[in-house]
This record gives sequence, structure tokens and C-alpha cells, in this order.
Amino acid sequence: MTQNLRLMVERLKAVSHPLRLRVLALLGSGELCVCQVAEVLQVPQSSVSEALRELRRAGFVNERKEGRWVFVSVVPQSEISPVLQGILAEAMALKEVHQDRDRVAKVKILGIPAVCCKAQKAAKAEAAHV
Amino acid sequence: MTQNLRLMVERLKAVSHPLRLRVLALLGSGELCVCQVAEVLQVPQSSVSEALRELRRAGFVNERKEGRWVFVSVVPQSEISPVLQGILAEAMALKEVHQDRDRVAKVKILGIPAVCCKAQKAAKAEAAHV
DNA sequence: TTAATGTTTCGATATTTTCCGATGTGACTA
DNA sequence: TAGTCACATCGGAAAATATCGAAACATTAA
Repeated sequence: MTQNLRLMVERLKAVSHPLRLRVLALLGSGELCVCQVAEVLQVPQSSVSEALRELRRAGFVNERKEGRWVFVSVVPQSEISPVLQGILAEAMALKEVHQDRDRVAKVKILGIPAVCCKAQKAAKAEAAHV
Repeated sequence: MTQNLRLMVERLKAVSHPLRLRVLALLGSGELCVCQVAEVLQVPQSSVSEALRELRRAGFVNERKEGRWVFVSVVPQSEISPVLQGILAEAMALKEVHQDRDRVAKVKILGIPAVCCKAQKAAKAEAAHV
């Protein structure tokens, strides 16, 4: 409360960006690993990584490493301001984000290896071309 | 509700800026004319004008012309999303904004002519220098 | 009309942000 | 030990934004 102006602006900037807001909204419905996010949003992995770096800097996102994977998630409600909670809720209601969430459901059913592991992914693509 | 992503980002960007957020917060406690804002924030008038243009574009601010003065104010609560209401409330609680509000009180007591009219302003400055 | 004044727009520059391929890093695996 | 993989960081060019004085515009007063 009554934090400073610069800090508040930095936090708002962190979510004032199409990709970053989409990523945040996506994580709003549960933890994902970085490659899942990149796959769902169809965006270069380095872009996702940079988006996550900003969201982490702003304190909105946590990470958990597991082997070579990095799982990211929104920090607990109690750790973010009511304002951000509102932004997150509104973002999750966007129609673009609903579409993303449908894709996430499919990706989760397949499991991480099928989505992220290059070899398996390539094999799948091959099969699709037959 | 369930507006589109681009629009939501544009609105967030509009307030993700130190001057624009300060101006918005200042107007949160009542209508002011442009020159009052410039005086209180000690910022070139053209900068204030540009900040207000963005806030108007985002739909956060209304204007009312009266002679050569332009009075600006935050749009009614019912016209802005709960998220912006939250942002406004949080901005108004910032310590920098409290200081601005103290200055606004003084400026309002003096009245617009004493603050804005160049001649009277110059005379006042002269007097201060003895 | 002419001068003065509040406001907006323009112009020009400086700074920041965005974007993505290439490269680097650390961890698993054959 | 190599090779593979997920992820982070770097490089650097293009685009967007910030900033503010100067000029333009609109209204009022002399």
C-alpha cells in the first residue's frame, strides 16, 4: 500500500503488452512449463522466455525447476495487489484467452513429452504429413 | 466485458506512465483546468496536454470547455471497468500523489487567474523576489 | 483590429521497447 | 564423453514512445 509511483508504473507496464498479458492469463488457470506456453501461443520460445522474465521481475510469476523443465505459475493471490487480481480476472475473460485455454487443454492431455520433446514432435509432424 | 486483447492492452498502456498516472490520480479528487495541472505538477503544458490526449483516447477522462480554459475530469465510475477503478484508487494512495494533492489545495484557494494568467503569475513571482 | 493567453499540434531528437535468430548454459541420456 | 534438449541471454535492427520548445489555433480583452 502507498507504494511508490515508479514501482506501480513498472508493474502496470509489465502487463501492458499483448504477449505478456496472454501468458499471464494462461497461467491463471494453472501451472505450465515454458515449452507448453510457447506451443500453445505459437510464439518463438525466446519471446516466451523474455515475457516471463518481465512478469517475474514484476513479481507476478513464480518458477519451479524440474530437470530441464521450468514450470511457471502465477504467485498466490495473497501476494499480489487487488489491482492485479482484477487485471488477471479481466484478462482471463478475454475471448483470445479462451481460445488459448482450449488449446492448453489439448496440450495437457498429450502430456509434456509429446508437446515439447523435439524428437517426438518431429515424428508427429512427419506422421501428419504422410 | 470480454472485450478484446488489443483494447485492454491499450488502456493499460495509457496508465503505465508516470505523468499520465499522476494526472489521472490528481483528477480523481476533482475537476481541474489544464493549466492548474501543469502548475501543480511543474511540467510543461504541452506535456500535460499530450498526457490528457492519451487518457481521453483510452476513455478515462472527459473535457469541458469554458472560454479559453479546458476543464478535465475523470469519467463517471459507471463508465470505467472495475479494473481501472482499482488502478485509480491505488494511484490516489501513492505518496507522490498525496503531495500533489496538497499543492492542488493551495492552487484551488488562489483561484485559476492567480495560477494561470501569465501577467498575475509574473507579478507574483516578482513580489516573491522582492 | 491587435494583443494577450490557454491549449493543442508539430518537429526533431533521444530513449526505450519489441522482436526473433543465434549463441550460451546447465541438465539429462545414450 | 558426446549429443540432445529445455531454457536463458545476447545482438542488433526496426518500431514505438517520450520529451519539450516552437508554431499554430481559438478565444477573450483592449
